[in-house]
Amino acid sequence: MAPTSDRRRRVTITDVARHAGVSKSAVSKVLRNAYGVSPAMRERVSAAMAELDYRPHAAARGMRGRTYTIGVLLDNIRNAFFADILDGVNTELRDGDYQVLIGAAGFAEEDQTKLARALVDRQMDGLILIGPGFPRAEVLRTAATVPTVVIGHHDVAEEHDSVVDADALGAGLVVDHLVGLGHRRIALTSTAGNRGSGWTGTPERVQRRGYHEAMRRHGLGDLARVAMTAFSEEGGYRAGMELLASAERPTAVFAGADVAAMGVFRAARELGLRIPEDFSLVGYNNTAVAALAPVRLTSVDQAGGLMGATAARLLLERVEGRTRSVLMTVSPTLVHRDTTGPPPPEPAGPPGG
Amino acid sequence: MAPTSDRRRRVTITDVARHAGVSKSAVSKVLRNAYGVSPAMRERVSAAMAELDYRPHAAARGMRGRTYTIGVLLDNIRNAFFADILDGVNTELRDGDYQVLIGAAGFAEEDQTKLARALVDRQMDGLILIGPGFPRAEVLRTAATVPTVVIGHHDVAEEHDSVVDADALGAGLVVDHLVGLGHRRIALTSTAGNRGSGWTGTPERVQRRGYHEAMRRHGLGDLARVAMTAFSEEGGYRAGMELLASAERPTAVFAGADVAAMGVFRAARELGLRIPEDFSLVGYNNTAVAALAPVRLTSVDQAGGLMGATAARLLLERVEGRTRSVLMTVSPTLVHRDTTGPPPPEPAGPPGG
DNA sequence: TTCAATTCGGAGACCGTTCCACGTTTCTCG
DNA sequence: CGAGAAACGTGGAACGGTCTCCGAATTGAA
Repeated sequence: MAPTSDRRRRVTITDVARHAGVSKSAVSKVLRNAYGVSPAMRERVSAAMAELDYRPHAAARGMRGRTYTIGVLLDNIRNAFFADILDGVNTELRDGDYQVLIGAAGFAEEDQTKLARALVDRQMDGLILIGPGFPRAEVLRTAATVPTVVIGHHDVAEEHDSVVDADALGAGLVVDHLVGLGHRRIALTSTAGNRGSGWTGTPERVQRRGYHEAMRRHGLGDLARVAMTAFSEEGGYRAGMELLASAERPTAVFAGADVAAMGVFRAARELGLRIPEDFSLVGYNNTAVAALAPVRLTSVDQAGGLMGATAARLLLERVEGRTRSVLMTVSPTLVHRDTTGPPPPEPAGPPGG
Repeated sequence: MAPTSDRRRRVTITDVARHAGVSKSAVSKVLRNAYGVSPAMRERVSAAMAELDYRPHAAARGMRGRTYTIGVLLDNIRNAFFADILDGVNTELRDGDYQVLIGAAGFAEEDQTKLARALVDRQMDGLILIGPGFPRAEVLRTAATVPTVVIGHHDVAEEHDSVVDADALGAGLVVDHLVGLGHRRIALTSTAGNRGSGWTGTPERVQRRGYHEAMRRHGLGDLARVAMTAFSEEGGYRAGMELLASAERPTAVFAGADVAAMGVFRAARELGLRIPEDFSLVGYNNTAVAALAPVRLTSVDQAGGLMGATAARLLLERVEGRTRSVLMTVSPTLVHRDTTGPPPPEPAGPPGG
């Protein structure tokens, strides 16, 4: 009648050992397929494990060995780009014994720090940090404790591996595309990114740099214009209002993230502007929404799956003992859909020129 | 020089005990704020913990007590509705000591089973299963081992608590809304849902039941029509093509999930049909995409956040010892946006009538 | 045949916590 | 004032694995 008395006791390694008539050391060896087990022994033990439906207790294993668990830290699962990354991670790890557990910390620095520590405390064998927004120093400290791969930030360090998108190049692709269509007043939506401290190579910053370089390259350096708001629907809306309602309205808006582009859509709707007739719109990340029929957003694909798979592979190598750090860069490509076209004709040519 | 020699040893409870000059039992008591500690002792120990920057090792705790970790199992994080649920779970659990870890298993029955077991093996204190797609028997077995809350399925059991949306009612809201606009030929997009075995109350099934009831209630039982495809963009597309290209084209399509509605959008586009001029479209779940400016999909809101928060609360109660099972039902509401309107005029009135 | 090398299996310490049992103080109250 | 109860602190046995020896048995070489 006691509340938990009916919770059956787990089958332990000792049960298996007894059932097979061997020592638990032997069972442990079979489990980890370690050296020093005869085929016959392996056979007996395996049979016993199957018969008792034995599953090793991860926490107990973790006390001396591995937990066979990889932790992924991200801010918000709503970001569809992360889903692509996770798919990559999962495919890479599916066949191994490793399990992937995700922690969604939100954007607050303290919450992310707390989660990172929680993952370490739970004995993760390795950590994948996607665009971490907590102080770099804390990340380095973590990475010194647990094998770690950082996705997104361009800052490299001995302590961890890095997987990044060539964001400067990606921004260049967008500007090239728009200039090719005849645009000159091309504005960018970016974010100050309250990304903890110590990060100098956040994706958004590198993207911004790439944008400015590309504009200069085309001789449009003076027309460059950036609206800084959050990478969110609301942020995109505010940026859109700011840019599109201004006197010198840009003919093209490059939203630094697809979500932000959605907000620009709303701003355009409110201002009675059509896309791409009145202005062109480009996103970034080629999120699933971008491809949806009612959206059809031109965007930049970052091969999230590849990034995730790479991160997973690098992480396993680290777990296995590699110590020198590695930087992997993947190349973005532009996906042309329906939100970009030639700029509208100048309403009334300004005198001169 | 050894690869891992520089990974600093963790501060353990013994270190804290030594540093504070007390026994580790005492430290443990302070940690769990258990009974039998004097304020002075609490003070000393807390100071020592702070000084050494001590963090308890969750895996070790799990061996005898709790791990303070809640596991959430879901199929795919791409489903934005899950994000709402998770937000609810997180807000509810944020202030406690509990951490939420998410496992994304994919749709395959074996993968989900494997993940569920992995979560149990990792000593989760409690489990939240969101629309589990593995056999009910396995879920019940799991629930007998670990406190569990199932979200979505209407099948109740002594072993676990349940949080569901009143899906039949939700479907009724949609039909009422459409009939109110003048529609009669209202089709439903649903899914066979290869949801493991043993589940008789999957959300989609209950929704279907509600749809049929509502149609009958309005005297439209004979006009009811259901296209069975997957709840995905592609599935929605196929259902859309099937329904919209048929002779007796429905004037309204009720997509059983917002994702599917996106596919219907694509089908409509391909067939040259305008929404809502040529036919009305309603989704379900009121996912974030539904609200996006380029979409503006009429949908049914399920209060995912509330569901998540409720699930978390129920789970904690179970962890604390409650044994009788509980069913919580939340009520859906219709969110009217731009994809529904009056039906188009009959092209050429059929003779008679 | 002898002795070293190799292979196999087992004993038992250890990982970092919880928690039970028990001893010592300090209250409470007749 | 004394006895019983409550409060407080400690030692040490778990928990379920891993992993480092160690010894016995087998094999190979001389």
